[in-house]
Amino acid sequence: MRMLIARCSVDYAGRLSTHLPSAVRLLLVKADGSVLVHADDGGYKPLNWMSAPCTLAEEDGVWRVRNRAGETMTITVEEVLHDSSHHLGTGAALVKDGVERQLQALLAERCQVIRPGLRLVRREYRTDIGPVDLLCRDEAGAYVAVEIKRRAEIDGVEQLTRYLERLRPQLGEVAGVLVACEFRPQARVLATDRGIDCVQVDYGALRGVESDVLTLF
Amino acid sequence: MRMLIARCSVDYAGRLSTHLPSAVRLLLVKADGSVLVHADDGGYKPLNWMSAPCTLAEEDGVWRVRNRAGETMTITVEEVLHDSSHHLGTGAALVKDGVERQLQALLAERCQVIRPGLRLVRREYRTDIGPVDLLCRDEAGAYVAVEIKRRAEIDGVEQLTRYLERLRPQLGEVAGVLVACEFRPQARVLATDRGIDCVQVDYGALRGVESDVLTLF
DNA sequence: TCATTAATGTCGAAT
DNA sequence: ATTCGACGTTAATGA
Repeated sequence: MRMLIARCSVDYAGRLSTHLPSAVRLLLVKADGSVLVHADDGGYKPLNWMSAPCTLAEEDGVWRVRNRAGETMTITVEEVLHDSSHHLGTGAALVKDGVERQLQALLAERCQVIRPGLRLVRREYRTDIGPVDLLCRDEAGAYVAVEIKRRAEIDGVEQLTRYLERLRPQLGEVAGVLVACEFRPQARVLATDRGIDCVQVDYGALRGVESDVLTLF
Repeated sequence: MRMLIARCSVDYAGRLSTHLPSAVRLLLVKADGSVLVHADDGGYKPLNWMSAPCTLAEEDGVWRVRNRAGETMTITVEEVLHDSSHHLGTGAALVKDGVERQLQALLAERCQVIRPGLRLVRREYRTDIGPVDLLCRDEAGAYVAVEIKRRAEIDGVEQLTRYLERLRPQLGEVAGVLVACEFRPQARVLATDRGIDCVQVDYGALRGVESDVLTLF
């Protein structure tokens, strides 16, 4: 990891073109070759960057960074205020918990939470445009397609709508249920408009009721 | 801008929970208070971060970073290998060229590029669910709604479909055209399925033909 | 403040 | 290598 504090300007040419006027910035060169140009504010996104794999050629204070796609970032270094390198090594990876996948697994095991009497037919039920999260049947035997999101937005409604379009010719009448921890207003409106049921669930509670549900059902 | 190279572990609790095992990492504290934890590889995204506005409390080698939403990042610093601070000041902003907005401006002036004989009725034509990029009329006087994307994905097709649904009761028959520099296969398939025309354009060429088109038409 | 939409989105998994 | 969908998406913009 090389860290520079330097007065520099940056030009990027690739998917679009950008110009960053000269100012004092932080330049980071990571061990994998990636280069980041950071300002002293503005969140975690650099002003400019090039991700690995890429090549860096340094000549007369001009850094030319290029990737395989032919995108280039040119850094013109005018003044170096700090320059140091440190060996970091490779540490263990980040461990995450609580993503949509887990929500799907929890609901697959306990689809009664979505609607009483619901039974799972298949998780990740295939259609020609992608898998439906859960395909279930209700007490009367009618099919119910379930789309699961952490946050239900308009996209989720569209996605489920497309699945229903594909499933109905094959399976006959299929009801749609959108399940999420959080609903955007427009998503709820559009879903209701299309006869899709919205069910809000709580992730923490869902994990908590595990034992209860398994005892009850 | 404060830069630390330190052996540390990080725990984040917010929209999800993460744990980053102890290793040597780069810690950045920006002037606006945001904190970034970077590894020596892995693109521009930090392993963990907290964006401004947030507060940082440092005590006995434990950093507690918290934002308004109540999300927390706890950094346990075990060993400091480098610690320096630098004043960067505020430089001029990044200037971009080639984003969707500019594409829209170019196509508004030269909608013959989309389809010969097309005339612009209005840019950003309002509907109750948002503005259509371009509303045009063809040689026969029929309406054509144009949605512009740098990259056409399935979302763009859905977006244009919703606009057409709203426009048709008001304007009568309206054709749909999706214009983009790049098309994802699924977007093309879905668009075709719905009778929406796909037109690919080149941003560079579009700027280049400026004089030609203005002379010809 | 909330909701919507673009992004050099990035990232990972499946094909 | 491409395509697809999730993301602590982030970030900007308009109501």
